[in-house]
Amino acid sequence: MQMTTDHLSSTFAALADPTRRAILARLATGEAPVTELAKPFDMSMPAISKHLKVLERAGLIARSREAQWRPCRIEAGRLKEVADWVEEYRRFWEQSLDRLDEYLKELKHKEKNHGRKQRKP
Amino acid sequence: MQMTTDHLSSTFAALADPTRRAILARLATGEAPVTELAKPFDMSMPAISKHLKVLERAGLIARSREAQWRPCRIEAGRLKEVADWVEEYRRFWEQSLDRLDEYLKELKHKEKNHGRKQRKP
DNA sequence: GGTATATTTAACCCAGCGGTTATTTAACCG
DNA sequence: CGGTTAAATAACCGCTGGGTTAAATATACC
Repeated sequence: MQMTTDHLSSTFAALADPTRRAILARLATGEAPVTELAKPFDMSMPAISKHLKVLERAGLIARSREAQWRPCRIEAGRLKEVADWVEEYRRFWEQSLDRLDEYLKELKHKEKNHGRKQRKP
Repeated sequence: MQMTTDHLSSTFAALADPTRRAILARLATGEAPVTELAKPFDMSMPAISKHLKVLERAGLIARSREAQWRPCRIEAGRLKEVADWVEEYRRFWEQSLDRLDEYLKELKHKEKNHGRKQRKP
């Protein structure tokens, strides 16, 4: 089976824009043509068109053709690559939460004794 | 509890660079000072320094001070935000895999009958 | 203080991004 | 055919990003 080629840079770059993430969020509710995707944004059509091209080149969406409309839909593969990538770091945030948990317990314990406020050194 | 402020744009932007992802990968094995982080790369120190600043401003790493060294470590919070974000789309790739599964079954079934190769239209 | 090491800052360069307006292409409708 | 709608392309603009080299800063060591 083929090693997932490294698309991560273009994927992350595509996801780094709030307009594009909003478009993806909209597409999560179903296919939509360009004009409909454009509606929520105070932005010219060419701008939207460019965003869609970025998403398409990143492999995050696919476009088909229906008469004069170009319905877009989410393409899942690259999103999974992101999920797989970030999964490698899961232990870090779980470990942090563990530490937070410990800290809270410790804090609670100390509170019983006295609530002295800490000062700057 | 506070809604996770939207750091996603800066986080994704920071992750869109392979050098920075490599630095994170290195830091996943433990803290390291700048010069050590720089070693694998054919790149000037200021370039690395800039990458670290991007990661820091994105909240992906934290830097402390030990004598003239500035050891860096991974900061997990933003990575979790990425994981949470992408999790919202999980159904898409799982659904795709379901469809792939169906397709493979169907293909296997057809193979039994005849293996005609498809031609360009 | 003087020097060596680690790291950051400054100043600069060029490519690419995100937006614009104006124009062009494609498809439907009558 | 002509007119309308949907979408993409072209050409342009200002800003940022990622790199460089050279200089500045911070800290240890003698």
